[in-house]
Amino acid sequence: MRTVYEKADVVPMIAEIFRDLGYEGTSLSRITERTGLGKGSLYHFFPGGKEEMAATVLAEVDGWFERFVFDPLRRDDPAQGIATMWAAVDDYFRSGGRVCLVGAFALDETRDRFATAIRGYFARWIEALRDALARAGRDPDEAALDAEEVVLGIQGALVLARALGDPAVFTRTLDRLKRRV
Amino acid sequence: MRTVYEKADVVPMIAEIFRDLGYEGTSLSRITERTGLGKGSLYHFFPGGKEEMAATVLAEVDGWFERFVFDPLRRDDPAQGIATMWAAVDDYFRSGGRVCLVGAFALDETRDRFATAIRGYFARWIEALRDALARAGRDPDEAALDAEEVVLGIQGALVLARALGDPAVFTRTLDRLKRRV
DNA sequence: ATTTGAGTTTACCAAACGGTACAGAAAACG
DNA sequence: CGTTTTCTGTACCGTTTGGTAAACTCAAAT
Repeated sequence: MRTVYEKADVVPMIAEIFRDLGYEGTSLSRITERTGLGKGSLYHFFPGGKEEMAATVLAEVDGWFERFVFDPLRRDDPAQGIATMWAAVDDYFRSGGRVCLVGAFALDETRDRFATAIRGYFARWIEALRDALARAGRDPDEAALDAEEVVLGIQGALVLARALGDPAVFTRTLDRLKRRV
Repeated sequence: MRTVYEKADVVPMIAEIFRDLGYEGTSLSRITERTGLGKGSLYHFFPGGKEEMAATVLAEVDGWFERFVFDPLRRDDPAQGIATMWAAVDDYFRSGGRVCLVGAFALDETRDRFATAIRGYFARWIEALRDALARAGRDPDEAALDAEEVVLGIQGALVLARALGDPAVFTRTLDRLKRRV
């Protein structure tokens, strides 16, 4: 039997594996068994191997947030952009049942490999939110601190929710941050 | 040449490696080269191999926090216990230059292996802080939420500080949390 | 009908993985 | 002193790692 895939279908599958297992924990054999693609296909799509797979996945996550979070924050009117962000974030992280790939990569030495992508993701998020808050009338200095607090709070909530095995920590934190800004 | 170590000396070294590289990223050869201990010595101290090394390290971290953070929170008068916590946390995480081993383990599949240790660490921290806040006169429900916010804020700050390569995020967050409780 | 080329399968490779076995060196202890 | 216990160095084991090579399949374009 022969099944044919397209790259667009396979990237989200690989993303989920990296999210679950981390960069080092993700082996080609794990990818093979969970996607059904043999090494040949994998290396056809990603000639650069594992590192290119991770970079592609990172770029896709970044693209998703750029489209559904950062851009609305920049383009829409502040209140609506921020409302869009809350919904998108809650949806993306499955209300605390899913972890942040970028955050996970940031913690171990994987960070060095993808430093600029990781830094860019968080920097653009904070910046977009900070500007939206400022446009909504918040004092600029306060807006910067609040934006940082929100992004960091989301990451912390994901860590804690996962550690305690209790996704409610995430939704509770999202509500609290929502009320605060 | 022959150099002799004691287990007590070697655990912190291994802890630092796990912190840097994560569980999967830490290989025996890396441990060997960074500690100077051969496999023979390693398996003499930790017959259970890599998993026992990680478990031991996790227990040591837990013990440190139990001693210098959780216990003061429980025994000292609330205000002083909390003050001790801020100092210990800032010190332990090198003002944002170091990452939380337990938090890092919580994110990937390593969590499953050490689930109870990881959950216990965070649960006891939150509980001790919550009770201290309650004893200080804070409304019990508020105290519970604040305790959660503090622990999660610290974890998020570590993630963000590392992601941005900017430890100041951590100290700034610590100050903000300090002011809030 | 033939060519083409993206996508797949299978078999391989050297290196590194976690782990084991064991002989010997150094302390500890009688 | 001699013996026992603790610790270390080295060689080895089977398995898995990331990666390569090349033969193959099959739909679409010519």
